[in-house]
Amino acid sequence: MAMNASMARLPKYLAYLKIRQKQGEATISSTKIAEDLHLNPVQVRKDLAMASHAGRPKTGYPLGTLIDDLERFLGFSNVSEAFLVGAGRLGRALLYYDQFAELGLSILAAFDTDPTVQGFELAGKPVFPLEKLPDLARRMQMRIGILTVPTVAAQEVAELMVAGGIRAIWNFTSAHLTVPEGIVVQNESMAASFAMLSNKLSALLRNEAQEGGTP
Amino acid sequence: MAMNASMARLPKYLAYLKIRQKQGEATISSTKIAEDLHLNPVQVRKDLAMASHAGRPKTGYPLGTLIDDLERFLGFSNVSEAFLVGAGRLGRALLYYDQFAELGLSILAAFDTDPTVQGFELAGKPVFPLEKLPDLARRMQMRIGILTVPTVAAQEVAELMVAGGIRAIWNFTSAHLTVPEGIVVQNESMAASFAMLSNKLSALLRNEAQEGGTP
DNA sequence: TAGATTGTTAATCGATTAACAATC
DNA sequence: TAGATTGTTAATCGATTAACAATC
Repeated sequence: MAMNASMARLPKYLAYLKIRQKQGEATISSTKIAEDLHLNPVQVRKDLAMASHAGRPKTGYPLGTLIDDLERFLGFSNVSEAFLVGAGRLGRALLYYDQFAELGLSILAAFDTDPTVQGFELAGKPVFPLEKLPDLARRMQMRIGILTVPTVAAQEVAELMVAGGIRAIWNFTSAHLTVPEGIVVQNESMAASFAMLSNKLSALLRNEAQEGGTP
Repeated sequence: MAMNASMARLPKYLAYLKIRQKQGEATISSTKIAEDLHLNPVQVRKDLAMASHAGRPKTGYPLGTLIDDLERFLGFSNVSEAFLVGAGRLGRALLYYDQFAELGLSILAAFDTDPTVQGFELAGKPVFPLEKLPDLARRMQMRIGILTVPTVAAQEVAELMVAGGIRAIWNFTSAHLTVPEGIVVQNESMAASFAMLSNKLSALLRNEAQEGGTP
């Protein structure tokens, strides 16, 4: 229950709690967290209860224990390894993105069809020809694939990933992927996100125009 | 009702419909769309009804009209202009991202504190010193700001955006932003997205291990 | 003990799905 | 007319919030 929505909020709590800890706090209450993160305190307690039972009435949550519990629950301790396919601008931005380490994600190698990057390193990670993907993925038992190729190539590359035994595809393209049962696809859709942003913005501006018109 | 969730799906329909049109189709049914996009046909009809009333019993939707209606509804026709702050790797990837044009988003300029990029152009767009942001945003009546700075600078820059009259912040950092009433924040949280991906993946692997154990 | 805070059970809210009448 | 398909009304499902008992 509330599983997926809660799951998405946990990293936000974790980042926030680490800041509080750095500021020298030893405990924190759900009320305080809710206030700072603009959430409902009951929701905070329910979310945290998924990962930790360290909360104590009257005192709140001990910060150290809570952080440990969250990290363990999110699987940050046992690093997940991934291959990235598509070493274009976005792919490179992700290869160099140093906050992935904090999330427990480690990109081991990149793949691309462009011969001018093959054999070189980006952010200290080797770039291989795309053909090598299925074989290498299988031999290294890779489970996560990050997809940053042009939209037209997305489906084809996704199939190579699946052929290599990859089970979870983090899709940064705007392509709609068709994959077999038992494969997880996580879409990072800029189009969807921007549609929501412009929708919220135009609702806001429309409201204001209206209110301005009726004094 | 179903407003936000539907809104996020519309760009996906639009991309799909354009492909069907290119393939020479003239009409399409909600059943077919649902099948190809792995959705419920009733949901497809309800989503499309937000933007268009071109559907006809027996024949389905005329592709041309439906695409036009969706584009108009999503506001793709009247381009939204934006400023981008933080011309690092991610910022540059977005500056060069050519699919934004299709979404109706046009980034007019970038801002950065690094003097070595100031005065130059990236993807044909000028890079200004950060100090110029509030004044330029106000004079150009900019409404959308794209935030791709390091996490520690995020709050500070968000405040500059607000000071410049920007009303919608597309936040690509992992910072939790505190903004006044009447400002829209759209978070593009990698951490949240990755947490959901690894959660789904480990549920999947756990399930399989279990099923494998009980033959 | 009194007060603050957690965690749970029940109520509400919003989104998805099922059933079906309308219509081309 | 018969059949396919839309769009709407009602039912279900899942997530959020309110009320409150448990407890430090």
